[in-house]
This record gives sequence, structure tokens and C-alpha cells, in this order.
Amino acid sequence: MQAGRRTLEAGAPHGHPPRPCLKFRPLLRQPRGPMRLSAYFLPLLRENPSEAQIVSHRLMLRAGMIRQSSAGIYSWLPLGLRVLKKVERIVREEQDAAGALELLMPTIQPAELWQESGRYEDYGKEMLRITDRHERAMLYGPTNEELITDIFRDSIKSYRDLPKNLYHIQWKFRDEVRPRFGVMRGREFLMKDNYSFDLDVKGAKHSYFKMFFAYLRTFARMGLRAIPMRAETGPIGGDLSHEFIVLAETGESQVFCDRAWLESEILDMAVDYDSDLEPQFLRWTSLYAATGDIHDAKACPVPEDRLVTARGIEVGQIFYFGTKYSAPMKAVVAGPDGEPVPVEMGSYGIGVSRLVGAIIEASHDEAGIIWPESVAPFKVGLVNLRAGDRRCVAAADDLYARLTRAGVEVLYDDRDDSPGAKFAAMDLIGLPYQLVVGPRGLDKGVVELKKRAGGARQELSPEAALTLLGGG
RNA sequence: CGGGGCGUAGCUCAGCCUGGUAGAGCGCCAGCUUUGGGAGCUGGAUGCCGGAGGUUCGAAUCCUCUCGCCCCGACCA
Repeated sequence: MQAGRRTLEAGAPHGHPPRPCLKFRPLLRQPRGPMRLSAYFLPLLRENPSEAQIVSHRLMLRAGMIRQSSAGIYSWLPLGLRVLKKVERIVREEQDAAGALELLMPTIQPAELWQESGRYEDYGKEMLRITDRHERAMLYGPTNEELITDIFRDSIKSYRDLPKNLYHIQWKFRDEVRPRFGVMRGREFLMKDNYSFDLDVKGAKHSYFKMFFAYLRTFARMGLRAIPMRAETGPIGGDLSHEFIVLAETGESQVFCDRAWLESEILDMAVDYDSDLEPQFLRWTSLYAATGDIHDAKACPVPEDRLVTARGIEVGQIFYFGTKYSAPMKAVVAGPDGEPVPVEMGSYGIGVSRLVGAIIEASHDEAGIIWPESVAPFKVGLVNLRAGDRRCVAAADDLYARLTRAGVEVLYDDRDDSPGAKFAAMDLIGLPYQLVVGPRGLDKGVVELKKRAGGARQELSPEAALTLLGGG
């Protein structure tokens, strides 16, 4: 390794000659890092772009989270990407906790696999077909059942290797006829999809139940009330399926459920994934909830005065589909008796990029986004109201340095702008806490801490603010 | 895929009907004054008027074609 390189990694202050350093030292977050708005990339829009019709789309554009590249295809700007990564992380943690194993499959897949399953024709124009230079038919994956089944059958030959549950978080492309609503219905979208493989129906159901509860936990951690609803299985096929629906005016799905769902707590609970989950599953699904596709007004068990008809956003769906792919694709294992058995499969999807929009739909006000802390791009927005004032700069710089050092995620508005503009910007991007440093407060030795949700403010000493925010 | 709408400055939009050579507000740049909820004044920069073809002395404006985007419906994580 070269000396110059090492210097960079050691984070030597500029202007000082690099000290010899033989041991690698990790680069710490630097107090003068790029999370100052003066250095950040946050292109805010003051007005609503005309193409955006729903609130999440408008706010994502206005808050500088995304930019459209073409219909249904978006770039994620720094602020948006931070949220996407946080959502992704929660999804990953809950998958891991439920025993799923992460891998990563490619976006581009060979057509042969899809011809084998019979879906190459069935999928129609939604599948983006590509021809490579050798005239080989390829496609941009809209989902991965074929590919995962191929990987599975290549390597898993015995019932002793079951069960398996494999997932990845990867970009998908579905050439929707009508992309809309920003990231809620993009053509390109980030999805967590996983696939379970079991020897028999009992095992497959257990896998299904595990994902059922992993999903409830995942959405609850994002502050979402996602109701599991009985759903049609669609082109993926199978016979047991639930959609996880967040109720919202702007949702695309017509749904029906028992009023009790709305009165229940956010659906979070501890789960022992090794236990028999069926009783718990039956309890959770005893309360009526169904998507419009399968709801039958005549057969509905819920009396009319308890039935809620609403619109909802589908943030996830789980399927048990038996041997639909394993049989035609010959994903078989040797059973205990040595005879080949096609494996029982399920697949499970969460729209990761869609969730970002869904969270905004569920949590915003007139002024902008209100991020739940778990997915907020930063925890704290530190605002210096008077960029030209030495005292304010010193106080705000100090808070920024100490919070950052303590690992608190801070976005520091150090720009020279009017107070109103700064408040409006902070409200728009919706960080959970706003820490305001101004001359008026400093005269009294205080700073102001405002919670974005609810808008409660309190004046307190900088030390107290640090303690409260976890930087003390 | 059916139906509708819109493409003019970074954003929101006017101008088009009735052709005469490009506008406003916000934003951006410079300066000064301001500063606790989107500040004021002064000066400045920015457009292949989505693209191609046509009509015309002359096209943002009229005609034809085309591309893109949005909305409603049917379909979907």
C-alpha cells in the first residue's frame, strides 16, 4: 500500500504532513463531513411537479429523494437512497431472523429457464425481452422462481438438505402498461423475494407461516399497519396466499376487512419460529380480511356494519404453490425411501421501493413527510438559523460534531438562508427531530428541539439536547 | 390495451384561437440590507417553444407525422 493512500484512510487533517502509519485505522465519520447541507446533494422543489398526482410521489420529488428517468424508472438521490437502504435493512434483518438465507441472483436471466416452466409465453409483454450479441434470448427478470429453482435443483438432491429458504433483494423489471404513482408502481422496482423448499406440505406450510409472521414484524417496524388479507394467487399460481395491505386512499387495491383490524395495535409481536406457528396463524387470520379479487359479498362472514370497504397499498404477498415449478422443472429430492419427490415450494415478496412510497402515504402532513425513526434518512436535522453569526456557528458546529461522533445520524443545515426557508425544508424532508440553534435561544443558553411528528417543541440546554438525542 | 390530456427557462405556468421573431412568478448568479416559519431592493444569466416534415415572405402559434409524459379504465410487488 502506498503512503499517500494510507494517509487518506487515516484521515489526517489537511495541511499537516502525514504521519507514518503502518496500521490501518478505520476512517471515522468526520465532524466536517458531507452531511452539511452546504455540501450535501438535496435538490428540493418548492412547487409540486405537474406529473406527480399522489402525495408520496409529490413529496419524494419535492424532498429531493428521487428523479424520474423515464416512465416508471427512477434514480434514487442521496436522501431517498438512505431511506431505501433502511427499509431494505429492516427487511433483511427480519428475513435473517426467520431463518432465510440471503443470496443474490442476476437481473438478466436466460429465456430457456422460462421456456422450461412455460411462463416465457404466459408472461406476455410485461416481460422485458433482450437479445444479446449472440442472438441468445434473454430477459430482465420480473421475478425469480425459475432461476432459484434452477439453482436449487442443481445442488439439492436429498430430503436431508431440506428445508431451505433463500432470498435476495434485487431490482426487478416489469414492463407495466401503465406505470404511475412514482415508486408505488414503477416498472423498475426493488423487491425482496424469497423461495422456500420443503419436503412435504406440512413443512411448506410451516415455511409459509414463518414468512407470514416475519412480514407482520417487518411492516410493524416501519410503523405500518399492514393487514394480511386472503388473496388470489395470480399468475404465480398456488392455493394459499396473503397480501399485506396498508390502507390508504391512494391505494390501488379494493379491499374488505373487519373493522376490528383498524382498532388493533400495530401488528408487532415476538415470534418463536421453531414453535408450531399454525395456532397463532389461525388466530391472526380469523378476523376477516380479503382483497377485492376474492371477496364475495354474499359469502362474507362479517355483518355489514362491521365490514370496512377501503383501498389499500399492497406492500407484500406470500404464496404457497406446491409443486407448480418443481414438477415441470424437475426440482426433486430423494425422499427417505430413496424415491424422487418434487419439492413443495412457496414464494414471498416485499416491494422494498414501493414501501418507501407507502410509508409516506401513511405518514405525512401538509408540510411534508413525517418519517418513522426506523426508516428516517437521518434522525436529526440540525438547523443553524444564523449562518453568519459566530456564536451560532460555534454552537451548531459543536452539536454536529458531538452528535456525529456519538453515531447519531445528523443532517446539518449550515446554509445561509432565511429561517422560514430552513424550517420549511426540514418539515418537508421530515426528519424525526429538528434541533434548532439560533441567537434568541443562545441568549438564554438554550436550543430548541422539535419533534416532527406532532410538532411538540421544547427549549433545553445543548447538553440536555445531546443526551436526549443519544449523543450525550 | 381502450379513452382523455399535456409537452414553452431548473419548477409552476402564460402566450397558440386571430402567424410578425420569447414572457411572468419562483429558483439560480452578483451586490447591499435583512434574519425564530418559504425576506427586501438593485443588477444579471438561462430557452433548438419535445422532434421531423409541410404551408407561408415569416411558425411556439396553422397542417401532417413522430416521440415523450400524465390522467381514467382493464392488468399488476
